Amino acid sequence: MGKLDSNKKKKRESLLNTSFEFFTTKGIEKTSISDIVEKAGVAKGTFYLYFKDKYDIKDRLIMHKSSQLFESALNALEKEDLPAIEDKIIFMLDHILDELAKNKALLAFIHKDLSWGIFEKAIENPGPLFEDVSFANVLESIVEISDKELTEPEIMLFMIVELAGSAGYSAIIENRPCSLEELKPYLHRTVRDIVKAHTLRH
Amino acid sequence: MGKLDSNKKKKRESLLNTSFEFFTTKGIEKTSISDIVEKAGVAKGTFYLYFKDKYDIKDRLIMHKSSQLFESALNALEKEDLPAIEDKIIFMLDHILDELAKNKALLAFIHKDLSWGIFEKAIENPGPLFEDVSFANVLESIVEISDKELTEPEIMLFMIVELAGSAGYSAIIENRPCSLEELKPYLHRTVRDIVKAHTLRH
Amino acid sequence: MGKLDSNKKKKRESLLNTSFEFFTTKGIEKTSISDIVEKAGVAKGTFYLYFKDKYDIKDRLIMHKSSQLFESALNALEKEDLPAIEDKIIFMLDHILDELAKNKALLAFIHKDLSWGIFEKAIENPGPLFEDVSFANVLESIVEISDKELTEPEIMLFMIVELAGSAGYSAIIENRPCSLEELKPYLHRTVRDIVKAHTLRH
Amino acid sequence: MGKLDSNKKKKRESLLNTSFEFFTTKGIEKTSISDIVEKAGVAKGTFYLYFKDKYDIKDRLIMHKSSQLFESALNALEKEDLPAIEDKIIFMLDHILDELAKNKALLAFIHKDLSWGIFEKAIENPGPLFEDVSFANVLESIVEISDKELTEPEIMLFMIVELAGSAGYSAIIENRPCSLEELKPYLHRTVRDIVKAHTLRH
DNA sequence: AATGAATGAGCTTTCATTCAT
DNA sequence: GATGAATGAAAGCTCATTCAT
Repeated sequence: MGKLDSNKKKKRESLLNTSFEFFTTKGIEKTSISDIVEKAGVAKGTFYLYFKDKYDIKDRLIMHKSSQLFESALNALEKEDLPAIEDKIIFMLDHILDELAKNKALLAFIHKDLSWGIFEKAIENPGPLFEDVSFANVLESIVEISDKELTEPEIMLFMIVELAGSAGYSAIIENRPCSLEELKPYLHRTVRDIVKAHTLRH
Repeated sequence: MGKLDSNKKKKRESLLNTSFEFFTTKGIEKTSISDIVEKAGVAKGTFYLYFKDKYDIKDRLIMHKSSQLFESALNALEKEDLPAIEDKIIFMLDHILDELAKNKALLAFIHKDLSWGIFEKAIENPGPLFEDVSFANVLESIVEISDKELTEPEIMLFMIVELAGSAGYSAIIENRPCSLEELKPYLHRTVRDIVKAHTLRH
Repeated sequence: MGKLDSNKKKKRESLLNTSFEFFTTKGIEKTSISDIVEKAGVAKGTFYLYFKDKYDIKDRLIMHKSSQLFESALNALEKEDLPAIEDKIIFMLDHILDELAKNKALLAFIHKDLSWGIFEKAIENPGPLFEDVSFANVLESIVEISDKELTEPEIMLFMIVELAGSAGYSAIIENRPCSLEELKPYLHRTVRDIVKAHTLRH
Repeated sequence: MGKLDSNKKKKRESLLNTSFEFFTTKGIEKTSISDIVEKAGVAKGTFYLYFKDKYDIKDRLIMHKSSQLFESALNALEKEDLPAIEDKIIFMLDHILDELAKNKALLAFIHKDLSWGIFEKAIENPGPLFEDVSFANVLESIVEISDKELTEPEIMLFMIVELAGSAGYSAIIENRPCSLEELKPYLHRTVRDIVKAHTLRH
């Protein structure tokens, strides 16, 4: 890689990092391009060499950060020895929620878009926008690791993701109706119920 | 009520209605005070006599519209003869989701704030901001109508609200991962499981 | 007229005058809204209360200045005793060209649009954009003052306007191929020929 | 010519052609250097190796395209057998106007500068700016082909060019006050009158 | 109480030009 | 000669907010 290329990558990353910082602290609407480029130490025009607009950078960040979360959870799962699918899911769930509890700004940022939609969008629309994302793999992996035959595994996962995302957000950000740790047992129980409802008798 | 007072109320309501129309069609960020006052037929300065800013009006609208949904569902429930608490909740759930499916703009508008948080905020913070809201009553009513003794009814309701709000939004707005009607059976099953998990043995 | 109304009119006129000054000295493309408002002594937003954009103000100025020229020529004509239509037209022609020779900046400004098109546009499109323009009257007057029956008076006037506008511009602004005074006899001769060609035998 | 030189010429011509295409479709002001170099397939910096700026390229294009028109008309004239100067001029006039009617974008582009000025500029200022232009020849040719002795042939041609250019533009582009074909007889008649007025008695 | 003209900071975006490679 | 990433001034325009009437 030439000096120029590495410089380009540095600029791009500087813009991404700076944007993320502002988006998670001030919010996207209140963050201006001026804010970003000033802090990133590049000229205004440079921003437009790399990104279409604020929302372009937002989309890329959300995809990037979300896929990181799932991949990290999958990686951690591999080191565990959990045979049952419900235990695997609960492990990943806890892993992701713990990550988010440690990084509330990230949670606030991705929450509105961290839902089932993001899976499907990423699967339907692979390509330049989501070049660094392997959601398709993530979904596939989850189905693959199952030790049981499942009916409608997609709807099952969908419900778990929506419940956990939404309830987790409230617990972590607002401590409502209780802390994350107090909530977990109830979440786990519900996840088990959902998986059970989708398991075929053998 | 004098003629003047009624005139004032008219102006206020005109501003609220016009704002709601713009918020649900253009979105809050893209709606300007100018848009609102022009359509509402009042002067710009007048806006500031009634509301602090755009977000003030937004908060009032969300509370108002949400409480309407729950009250309407409770009213409908009274006409039914459903003894079991889980059937009552499922009835209300369907009633609200059906309403939202008929009014997607409303769903898009309240979605991000229609969660457990809104209940608690309304309960903790009665007073001028939410003068027309009776969420406290709504919550109380739901607990009261139970035919069983429940452990942690708040957490139970919380999980149902988060799951249904989040999953319902995806199904209604994006048809993901399936239509609302296709999703309902799975939601119902999960609601029953959640209620069961919170029911004390007799 | 209230103090406020008179203030509004003053602002509007200040913007028109300042724009005209910049347009005729720097050209339209090189004149920015910032230039205009700064010199006019109003805030940037104020510009947009009165005009849509730079080109809105340009159109109004061209119509206004052009109609002034024709009206002034017609007024001067009334004080003369010229029976023949060709003499009347030549008188107006000279009057307008002399005005423009005295005000080259004005000529440079209106030249590209001072052609037959402006007559027709003004006639077809009366109303708010051209509220202060009476081109319809001007055209009517020219036809009315004829002492002869004319075939295709519109085409006749069209050719005179195009020839005189185009040739006059070159002579006045660039002194090419000769001075205006040297050109006049040739123009007059051609105008007479054109009128003759459009006169029916009696 | 070496391979390198030919490569240079190719780049230059690619820039000229691309500019012309954009100028005639988007207009000069709305065409950016970026547009040009991107379509022409050269780097931005390269533009400045060949041309000073946008307006440099514009001037060259107008001269080039205008002289092409006149040369093509002269060539066509040579194949005709028209003894009288007025017939020759009318033939050329129609030839040029027909060309422009077929290529309105070209007309719109050169119109504002296609006037007497261009002749004189080209004659006064031969050299690098107009290296490919032979306007001096064109003018000379027109005078030479006359079968009569003319007074002030320059002013005569000047008036014809200005009238035809201005009136033709309006007829072709705006169909005002009539179509080109309807206008032609009147133009012809006026050209004959102008030539007659400049013809010495024999 | 109600108005709406005026403000001006601030926004996004463009683009001619430079210069290290 | 050729490149194209980087620049940053400057453009057009919006809009929440104020305040004299």
